[in-house]
Amino acid sequence: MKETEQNSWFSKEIIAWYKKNKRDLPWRNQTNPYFIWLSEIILQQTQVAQGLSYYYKFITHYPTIFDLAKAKEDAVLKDWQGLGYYSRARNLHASAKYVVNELGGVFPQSFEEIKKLKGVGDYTAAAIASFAYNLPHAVVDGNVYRVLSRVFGIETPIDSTLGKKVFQELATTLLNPKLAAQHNQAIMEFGSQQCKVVHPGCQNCVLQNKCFAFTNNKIDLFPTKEKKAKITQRFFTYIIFVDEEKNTVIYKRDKNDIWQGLYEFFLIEDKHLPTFDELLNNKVVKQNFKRNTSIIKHVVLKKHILSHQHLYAQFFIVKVEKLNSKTGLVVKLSQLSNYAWPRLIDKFFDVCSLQNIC
DNA sequence: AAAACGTGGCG
DNA sequence: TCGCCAAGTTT
Repeated sequence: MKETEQNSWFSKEIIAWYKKNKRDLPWRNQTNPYFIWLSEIILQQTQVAQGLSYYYKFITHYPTIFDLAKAKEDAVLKDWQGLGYYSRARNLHASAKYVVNELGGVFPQSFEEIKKLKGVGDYTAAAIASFAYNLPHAVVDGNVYRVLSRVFGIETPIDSTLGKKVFQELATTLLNPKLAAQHNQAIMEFGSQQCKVVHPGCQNCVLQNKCFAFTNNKIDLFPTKEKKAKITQRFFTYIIFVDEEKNTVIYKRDKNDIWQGLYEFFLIEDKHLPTFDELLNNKVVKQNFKRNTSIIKHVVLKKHILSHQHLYAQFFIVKVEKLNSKTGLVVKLSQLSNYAWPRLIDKFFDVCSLQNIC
């Protein structure tokens, strides 16, 4: 009984706050599961401001799940270019095909069935189930971790197995099952707009008196984490071979590595960035051009930062009589913009217009 | 089950 | 410049 009372004050407060303060976002105020799914995938580890234009692009290019299922994976990746975590795009596309081909185009309607979609985990399944069908599944995302850890003073690390369990259980207890959609939207919006990571609005917060972190002056101590990412350094030397016809060779990344599914140029990875002379002694390079090959241009990019890697990259543009295209794809320089590139290479395009210099 | 997967913004 | 973080999932 006591627990029920506690649940209801929490849910009531945040829903009331939500009604007054919610942002008008395009995936809200509608219950099309396809649109909701799309928005949730885009917003994984991604802020609204960064994902918004991609959402508009996708609902325009792929107005229905059938359109997405019909598309080529390369086209989907091209549309995803720049947003990062590209497995999201590949899984989104694969799942669209699965829904259309295996489920007759009917979007799954239970938490368990929704979670069978690739790229949909506990959070996303709960979000879709509640937003589209008002099913009573509590969402736990970064916002929820922050709000709950602060309000209830929970020190369990949010990146631990125990933490995930503890917060999921608390979130489920707090959920008002009859207002699942509104409650879930409310707690996340409250986390992102009021109970912010830095400079939270504690002064005018409706939960001020009941918030453990605020009343104990420990706002900055919640939530807690135990792990920190390990960073590896990598050195990429790209060689852009260009023939007389202004063709070059590109390669699709398919290994179990970063940027899977995106394209790149001929890559030499080493423990450092070699000079061009050092490069000429490289066995792989020797097969591809002669000693008298001249550099058209050499570009060194500044450090490119990924979540677990620091990339140092340089590009050599060289003219060759004949392209070695055994494992790659020969394309016109003018067609490069049709392919999906990692941000790193897109930055190279920003500083170097290949068409103009070759 | 720990580690990897992108990118951009902010202090 | 650097570290942290963002509507997480996968292996």
